[in-house]
Amino acid sequence: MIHEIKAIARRHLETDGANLSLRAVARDMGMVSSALYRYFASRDDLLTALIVAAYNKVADAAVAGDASAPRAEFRSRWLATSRAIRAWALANPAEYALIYGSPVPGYQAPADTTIAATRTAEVLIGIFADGYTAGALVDTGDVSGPLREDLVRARDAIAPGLPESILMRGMIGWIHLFGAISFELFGQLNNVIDARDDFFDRQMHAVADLIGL
Amino acid sequence: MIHEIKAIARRHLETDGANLSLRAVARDMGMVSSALYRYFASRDDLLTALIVAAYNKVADAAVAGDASAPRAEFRSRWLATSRAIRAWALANPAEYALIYGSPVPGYQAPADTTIAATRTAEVLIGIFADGYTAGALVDTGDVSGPLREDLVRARDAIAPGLPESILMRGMIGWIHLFGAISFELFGQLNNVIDARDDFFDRQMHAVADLIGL
DNA sequence: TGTACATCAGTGAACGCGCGTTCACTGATGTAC
DNA sequence: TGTACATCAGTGAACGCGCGTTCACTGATGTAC
Repeated sequence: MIHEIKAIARRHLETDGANLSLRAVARDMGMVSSALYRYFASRDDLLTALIVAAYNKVADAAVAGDASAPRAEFRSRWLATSRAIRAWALANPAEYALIYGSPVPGYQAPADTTIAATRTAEVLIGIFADGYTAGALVDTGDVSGPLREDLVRARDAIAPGLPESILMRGMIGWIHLFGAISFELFGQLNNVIDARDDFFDRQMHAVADLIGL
Repeated sequence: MIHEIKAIARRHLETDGANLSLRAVARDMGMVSSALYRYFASRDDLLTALIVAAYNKVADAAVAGDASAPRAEFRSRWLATSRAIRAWALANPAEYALIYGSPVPGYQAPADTTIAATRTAEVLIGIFADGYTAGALVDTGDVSGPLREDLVRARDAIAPGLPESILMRGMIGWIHLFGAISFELFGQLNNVIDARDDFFDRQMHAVADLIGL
């Protein structure tokens, strides 16, 4: 039942964006709106459930993508993972926008969402960490100051032993991936680029070059 | 008067995102809601005006940033322009989200907005075009197929004579810039990176390396 | 096997609210003679 | 200089709508003896 509500709510996200209406969802379920309160304490609770589910689904896609490439071929893993994330985003644009688009007005994300959010980053960082362990990625040691402290903190939490310079490059990759998908999904390529798969692949290759994969 | 309405509407964007309410704007102006119809034919019209204004403001920021660096120092121009765009975005997060965030549900952008949208891209492409003319950027000639056709079409409209391979790299830069700002503004760096100016600068340097500036 | 009771999913009415848009109007300001 | 008229910014009521949330309730299902 909770599953069905979420499924219908997801369908509403497609058209209404984050202006999700409890009453509309209830209507589509053939129920009265107050019935939903048996399953979710409030509209924000439903939103939170959708957000956590979306984070987990994109992370699952990332994991599956990564797993589809040979362990020791780091560039292939990066390409496969980024393609899998993009494919998920294209198939579920509203859910992608919900988690990576503009913040929902008036909605304050509870802590559970941020936990789910890190899973995808962990997959990507895992690729770089493996690449470093195998000697394919080299520590350029060129990060210092307060930024280094930020990176050390993040590194200790997610990938102990990974040099900060590699984490920095990894984040650049992750940010570009996110940027490329958002740019495409939010309409900035409309009437400009039609060969989007190719366009995306070239970007991911360029980023792999930049990272040194 | 139109100016004042837009100013107040902008303030509402900060808190309500794209759920902009005509009545709320009218209230803040000390007017009755129907009075706004003397100035804007509908809520969507007001949104369009805000979007066009935002595109023009970010483009103005880009132009000013570019102009602040010596003409022949292409990396400096890239850095100055990207910093100026980011600074504008941080100062006007709601307007940035309006144009580069998730699409507004139910709003269909009219053609005037896309014209204003290209101005910023033109500034960036201008830097790369100048770099090519000066011999600092080299044509790697490695784009083919349908993607090449897309790039040719875009190039002919915006920067005649620029090789497609350089336009491709320029778009990668533009997309990374957009991604870095969105990532920061939409909260993905929260609790991870605090030294954000430094973080941003390093990214823009890395992208400049990638482009070959 | 049959009765009494508890559980609990879903109902329906109501609350107070905000929204975009329309329409006939008022009343001040400016213009023409 | 004074009157008649047009312009037009802003009013106020009304339209029909949707929203989140509450609350007392019904009625079917399952459980215990």
